Order: sequence, then C-alpha cells, then structure tokens
Amino acid sequence: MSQTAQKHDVFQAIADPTRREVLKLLAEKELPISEITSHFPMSRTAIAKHLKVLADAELVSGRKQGREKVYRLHPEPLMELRRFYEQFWSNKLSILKYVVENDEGK
Amino acid sequence: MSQTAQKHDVFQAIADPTRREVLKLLAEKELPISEITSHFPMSRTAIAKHLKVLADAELVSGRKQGREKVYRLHPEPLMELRRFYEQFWSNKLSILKYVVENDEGK
DNA sequence: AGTATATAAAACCTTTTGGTTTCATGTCAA
DNA sequence: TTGACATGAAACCAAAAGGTTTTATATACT
Repeated sequence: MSQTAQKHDVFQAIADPTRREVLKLLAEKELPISEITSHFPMSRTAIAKHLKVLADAELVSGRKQGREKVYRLHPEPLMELRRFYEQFWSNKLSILKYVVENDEGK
Repeated sequence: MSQTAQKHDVFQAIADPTRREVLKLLAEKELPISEITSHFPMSRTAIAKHLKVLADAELVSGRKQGREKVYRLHPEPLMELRRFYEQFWSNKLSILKYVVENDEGK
C-alpha cells in the first residue's frame, strides 16, 4: 500500500467554503482550534473535523502546545491546483498579462 | 434573488475526479454525452449528472445537435482557482520564473 | 410506419458530508 | 486539589453526493 495513502486530496479539501476560510486564517499566522472556531458560526467539534480533512490533504498540521493544539498552514499541496488549471489555461502569455496587470498600481 | 444563483461553484465542481477527467476530455474537443461516457466505467446517466454539475459551475455548456447533446468546455471559471491559491502562493516572481522555465525549449 | 439511437426525467439506494450533543481526558492556575 | 479550559472521541442525525434502474420522449434511418 502507498505510503501517502491520503483519505482526502487537495481538491476535496478546498471544496468546502469553511475550509477555504480556515486556510485563509492560517495564512496569517498559526492558531489554536478554539481561536479558529471563534471566526465561524459553528461548533468547535465541527471545526476540528474540518481541520482533520485539511490535515489529511496535508494542507495543515497541528502540534499540541500545552492544553491547546496549534495549527499551521502548509500551502505546498495547493501547487496541484495550478498544475490542474494550467492544463486548460496553458496560455503562458495570459499568465504574464495577469501578473503585469496585477502589479501596476501596487 | 441573484441572477447568478449557482447551485454549484467551481471548487465543488472539480472536487470529483471523474469531473476533472471530463474537463480534460472536453479540453481536446467538444463531445456528445455518449462519447464522454465511453471513457468511464459508469452509466451514461451518471455522466449526465456530472455534466449537470459542471454546467451549474459554468464550466461546460451543452447544445442539442440532432439527437445528441454536445458539450463544450468553458475554462474561464477556473480562474478562480488561481485567484485562490495566489492568496497563499502570492509570490509573483515564482509565477514569472515558472513561465520562463516552461517557455524555454519550446 | 417501425426500429434503433441519444437523451431526459424520475424513483430509488447507499455512502459521505457536515453538523450536533454528550462524555471523557489532559492541562493550567489558584 | 479543585475548577476552568481546550481538546478528543463517540454516537447520532439530516441532507447531499454519487451511483443505479426504469420509463418516456425526440430524432434518425430504412
């Protein structure tokens, strides 16, 4: 059996809007579960499950620190998103154009 | 109610591996449902449902042509994927670098 | 007209998803 | 050591997802 037997992949992990929001939160800085929960209208248990899915996809990892569990982001697997859409928007020039557009006025 | 009341968004649409494969198929050329189905180990009905989800996300559209319904790809909504991961891998230079790397030797 | 083809629509089924509540456990602080 | 706090784990639940089969309808062919 594969060593990287993931129950959830990146595509599935980001399918849920709550999980996408969690990722954005963790992009700022690492956070304990309860603090993450405070940003959402649902229970801590629900958020913990979402974090499990994200961890399955290796998008986050948690370390226990005292009585709380602190989660941090690992954006690397998101690369797969780029590889995916570049199969469709492979036009390299359009990417350059986008970069330039979004850098002017910055 | 919103004019763009989508039941499914892009993130949800690409969460399923079958649907991702369907998109790849349609990237080559437009195809009727039965032909798409021939690439998968499931019923035509199942594929038709997947196509419905993709159409909800405005990633494909189908036009009836004679007795068959021909589907074509619309990659535009995939842009949202890029906007998403760039929140995390926002490093514009890495994109430029990638473009350059993939243009040399072409 | 009659048959074969391509799809549509509906009913049904099982598993997964996304949430809840409840109870147990470990840790910090007084 | 006694609470209060943070999490973990389990049982439970409704709705959505991803399939199937069956029945109907439209189009094409001969």
